[in-house]
Amino acid sequence: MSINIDSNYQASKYEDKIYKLWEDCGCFTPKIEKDKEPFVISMPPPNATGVLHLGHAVMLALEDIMIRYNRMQGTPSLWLPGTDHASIATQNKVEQILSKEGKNKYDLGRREFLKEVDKYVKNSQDIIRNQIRKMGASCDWTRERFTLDKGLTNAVQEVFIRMYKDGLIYRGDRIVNWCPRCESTLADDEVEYKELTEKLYWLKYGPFTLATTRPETKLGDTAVAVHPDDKRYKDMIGKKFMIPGVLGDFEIKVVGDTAVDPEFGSGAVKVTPSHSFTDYEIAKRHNLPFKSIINEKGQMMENCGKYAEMTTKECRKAILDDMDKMGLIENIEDYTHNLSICYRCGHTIEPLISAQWFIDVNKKAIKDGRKKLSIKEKAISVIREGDIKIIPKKFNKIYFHWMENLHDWCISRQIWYGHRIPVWHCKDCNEFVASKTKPNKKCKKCKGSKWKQDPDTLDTWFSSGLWTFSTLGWPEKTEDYKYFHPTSVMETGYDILFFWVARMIIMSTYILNEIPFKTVYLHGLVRDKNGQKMSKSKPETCIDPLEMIEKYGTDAVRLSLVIGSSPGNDIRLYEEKIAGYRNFVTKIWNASRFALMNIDEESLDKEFEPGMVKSIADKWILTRLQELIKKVNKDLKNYRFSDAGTSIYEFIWGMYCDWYLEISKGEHKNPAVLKYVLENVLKLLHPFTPFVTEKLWSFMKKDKLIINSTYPKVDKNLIFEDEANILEIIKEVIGRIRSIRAELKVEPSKLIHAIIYADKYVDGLESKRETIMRLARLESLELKEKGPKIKNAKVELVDKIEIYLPLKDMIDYKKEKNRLEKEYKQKSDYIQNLKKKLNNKGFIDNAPKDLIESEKAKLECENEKLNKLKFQLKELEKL
RNA sequence: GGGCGCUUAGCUCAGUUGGUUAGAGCGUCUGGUUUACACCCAGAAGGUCAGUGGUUCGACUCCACUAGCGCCCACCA
Repeated sequence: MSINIDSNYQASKYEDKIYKLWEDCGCFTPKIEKDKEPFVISMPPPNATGVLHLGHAVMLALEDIMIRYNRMQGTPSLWLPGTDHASIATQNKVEQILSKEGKNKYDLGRREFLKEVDKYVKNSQDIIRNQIRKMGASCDWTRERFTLDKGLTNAVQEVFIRMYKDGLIYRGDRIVNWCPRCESTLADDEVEYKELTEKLYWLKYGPFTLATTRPETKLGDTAVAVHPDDKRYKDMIGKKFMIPGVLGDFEIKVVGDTAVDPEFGSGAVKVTPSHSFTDYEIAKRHNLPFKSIINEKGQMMENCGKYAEMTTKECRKAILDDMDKMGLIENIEDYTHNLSICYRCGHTIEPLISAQWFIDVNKKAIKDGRKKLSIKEKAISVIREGDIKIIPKKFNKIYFHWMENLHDWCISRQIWYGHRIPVWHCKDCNEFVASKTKPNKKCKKCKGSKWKQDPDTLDTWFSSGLWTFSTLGWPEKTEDYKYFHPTSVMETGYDILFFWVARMIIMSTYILNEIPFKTVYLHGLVRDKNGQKMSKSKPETCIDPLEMIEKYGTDAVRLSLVIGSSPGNDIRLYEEKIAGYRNFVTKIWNASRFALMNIDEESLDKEFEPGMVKSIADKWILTRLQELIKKVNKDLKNYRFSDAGTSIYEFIWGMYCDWYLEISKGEHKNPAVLKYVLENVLKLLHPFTPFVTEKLWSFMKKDKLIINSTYPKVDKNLIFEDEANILEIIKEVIGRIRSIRAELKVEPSKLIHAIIYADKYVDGLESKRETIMRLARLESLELKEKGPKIKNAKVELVDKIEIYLPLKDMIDYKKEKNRLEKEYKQKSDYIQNLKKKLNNKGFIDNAPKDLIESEKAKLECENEKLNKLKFQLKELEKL
């Protein structure tokens, strides 16, 4: 057909238009077809804060591949997008913006502050939506959700109240991780650790000398702990001592506890039950008094005398001065340890005792046959029993370990932004009830009727734990929920396996008695070329996906993130890699351009049928295509996206372009096959590179979009093994001649003579005479079954085929002799190995039959080649 | 301290249940305006598969140990 297509595909020129076309046609929204099992992915909701980063890009690329593949198989496929309110992260972002204007959240008050957050979030969500579109994600926007939506909020309240009524949620005074900057609790796994070199202070402590990094906590000490078997202190266990301190003497008790390491420091530890997790546990075991001295702003409390209102840091300095004056400091040394910090703002964590809401992870609350399981036991069993499969498997162990060691989950946060805890406190007596709305009844205890809602909000992971079902309308029994849950695949980064994936499993199995998804696919972190984490603090290491999309096109960015990466392993990305896949996209573009130029209008409209297959080249490419279709389908079903992509890449570039299209340039054009292969290749590729394939599809004048077409299936009528093999031989022959030409430095423009004794392949080669002559650049070709050995010619062997190139003048005899001898040596070594193998009784007895046969065939073939080499060498000697 | 993983060509990585004369892309070298594509074409060089030992007829692949690198969990004051 006459065609007017640019010679370079300019992605940015088409992508937005194509996306709009898809979105407008409604194909992202699946139809509920009750006789078919749907394919469902809940998109991991990006935080409603910043911008799209490469982690999102990987997630979107992989999930879009799965969704498009399943959709093209006729499966109702739902990909539900949304955003997460990300309480602490978002609140911090807005606080930062306010602080630039010299304001803080208290200046605005809760209500006004939340209005600011909403404004910020709305804007941020718009940005994210557009970025998701830029990646080509074919998700169902009509079902988009936000964790703070009305429906999702209702789900959150419903779950809270049910868990509360089941006694799974309780309120208690417990030691918690407290971030004084965020002024909120954090869950155990929201604490990070940073290695830091500080000081270790050796203090005189009554009858003891002991080492501490936190001298300021001495004000909250109520005991000294030693190892129960430590001879040095054995006699002191159970006794009480008065300890001189900066605020006067105070009493401590000595306890024996195995948590103490006698090797560390002096073997004696001061115990501050209210501000250390270990000490809290020791105090619980020994019934020690608790004395809180640090408040929620990280300041010393009123009971700290002159130190009151100092921050812990200020207090440390002051108290050390005072201790020094009292002669209580014996020694100071450098000490490297891990400091706990907040994962959201990096501030030092202060453990302190506070009244918070917790989920009891050990209460036997789920019926499982006759037994009752705790939520963590249930969450372990669904993986162990294989109800949920994690890819790659290695994460099973990590998951089990984490789950087995899970402590009660602190779910209350002192953050303004989020789901308010649905609990109401009686203003008169502090009694409380769980309710979605303000209770209209009187307090059971004091008959008061004034209620105040709990000021705290819920951990953001509480709501995201419900994501797979809250987004489908639960607790209403909606059609969506009934049809689409459990979802099929949860695809996300391994870094949020605990934060999110584990929580979804807990929530879903408990609330619905149903798994949230059948398969978990975990991708790795995107790193730079040196394997470094890309961080905002080092902008030179950061690659901005949007900038790359602008420069190289979305399809290239997607390929660079998918090909060459495997589940659970980190992905190294660098610009050259993206450029490489851009080159591939251009290659596809040009291959299609060429094919289209050679397909007449009539052929374009005609349906393909096997009768249109003509030459052995046709049969070869069709055979390889069927193999490709088989492999790609298998790989995609097995989540081997990289393998599938690589196979398609190799087929298009290495087979279709380098050989089939090149052969087509001669006398062998077959528009029907050109079209058929192109069509199938575009379909195979579509999940990976949706934009360029859709654009090229449009040139083929189809009535349907490629996104709605059917994914290729193997057609057994189009497999022609014998002919395909002949073409492989022809490729080999051409390759050898080209190789000799290059080696002998025959000018590319010079045509040469060739004599080929092709044995049983003579007819096959004859049928491709024109191709061989053109691609090997021959001016004459003598093709026979057999013939006399030819002297003074360069000889090459392919299978049983002898190729003679009379290039006497160009042969460097010395070099040629070396080359032949080297090859002879190599060949005879190889033959020796084969013989050894075949003479080995163990091999003959144990190896599979077909392997033995193929090794025998190899030996025969190699022997024949060796003989021919011997002849060549002899001929050479004569000259 | 506990656990997990990685180590294959100069670089980035494939190599699915053990059977290939160990592959790709980038880079390098040689040569090219060949009816789409220089974001291209043709050809070439380059690896004792980290080391040692074991299992096996056969090990890049399985096991053990060693070395180097990385990650996760715990958190000892």
